[in-house]
Amino acid sequence: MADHVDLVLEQWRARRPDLDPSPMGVIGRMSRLGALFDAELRRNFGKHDLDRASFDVLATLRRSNAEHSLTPAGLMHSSMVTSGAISQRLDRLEARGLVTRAPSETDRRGVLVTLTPAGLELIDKVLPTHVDTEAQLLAGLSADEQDQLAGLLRTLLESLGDKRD
Amino acid sequence: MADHVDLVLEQWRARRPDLDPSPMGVIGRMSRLGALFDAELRRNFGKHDLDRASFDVLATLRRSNAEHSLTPAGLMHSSMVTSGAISQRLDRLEARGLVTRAPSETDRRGVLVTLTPAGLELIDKVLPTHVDTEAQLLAGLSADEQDQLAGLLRTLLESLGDKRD
DNA sequence: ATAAAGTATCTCAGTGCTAAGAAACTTTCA
DNA sequence: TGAAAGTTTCTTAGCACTGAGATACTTTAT
Repeated sequence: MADHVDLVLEQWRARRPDLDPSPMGVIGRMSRLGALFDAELRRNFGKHDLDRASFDVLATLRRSNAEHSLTPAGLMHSSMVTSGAISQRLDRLEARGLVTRAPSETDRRGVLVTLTPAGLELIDKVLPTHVDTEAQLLAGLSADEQDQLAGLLRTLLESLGDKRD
Repeated sequence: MADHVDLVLEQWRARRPDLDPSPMGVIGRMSRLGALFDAELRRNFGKHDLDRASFDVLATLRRSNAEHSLTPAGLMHSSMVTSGAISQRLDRLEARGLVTRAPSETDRRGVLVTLTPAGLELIDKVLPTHVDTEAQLLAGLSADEQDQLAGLLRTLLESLGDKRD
């Protein structure tokens, strides 16, 4: 049993036997899986006239609270992209009538982004197909293995300072 | 013990109790780790006047064979980007004198990309710092846990059809 | 031998991101 | 209170990628 990364590791051991390439066994595989996941998830988004960025915003609003609203800063933290990227994502979503921007009532610098009925309808339609696609992508692992994997990834995230907020 | 994704999962269970969000526990964490890894690796590349794309090409050539040469198609398969991206990466690397492009001797459509001495020197200088950075990023897991993680990721890659070539 | 299909590489317009910085507002603290 | 520091959002230039398609060559099939 060997995947592409096993070949890469072998090559490194042959060319640079002085280096221990084993970290690549983890990070290289995660990067490769990330690309494969992304391609498959994008295929599903495309069916619904969405892209990863728009889905990300709509889904974050959908789960955030009963009003489906959040500030751009909140969206930014959740998405791990810059404030400029969020501004542009919101421009696109607003133009499509999927979210609204309203001035914050407590901070005059602030903005409150809210899902419109059309935005809510769209994300609620796409969500089940999205979770389903993800489940398919993980189907090569048993439920136990998936839990194990999630646990290791959580440990790693915590060690890197990933917090609940 | 809880990371950001645990919060996300809780939110989904509250807003959409009809969906089983557990696949997100794996895929969401991988995506988040990918972003964190990327940022840290980029920081290291930056110290050596490199970016991820250039490092990727130079490293692939470095490990491929004793001549440090490969076709654009070979680089493309290894990198999981389109042919257009490879062309542009090679343009940049060629302009910096780190690789050369020569016509293939067996196929007149083909091109052979080779590391120049300057390219070899640069990648050999950066490589140890790169592996070191990766090792640091994984330091939150024991050696055993890292092996376990690599194994689960390999199983997943194989289930998705990732091959040795 | 020739046509059709396939492969290798490149070009380029469009896209979404980052980084830097501007503008408006709020908080801190001397 | 007033100045400085911090926060929130937006703007924009520059960058690397994708997707579509062009070009040139090779392989396959008739």
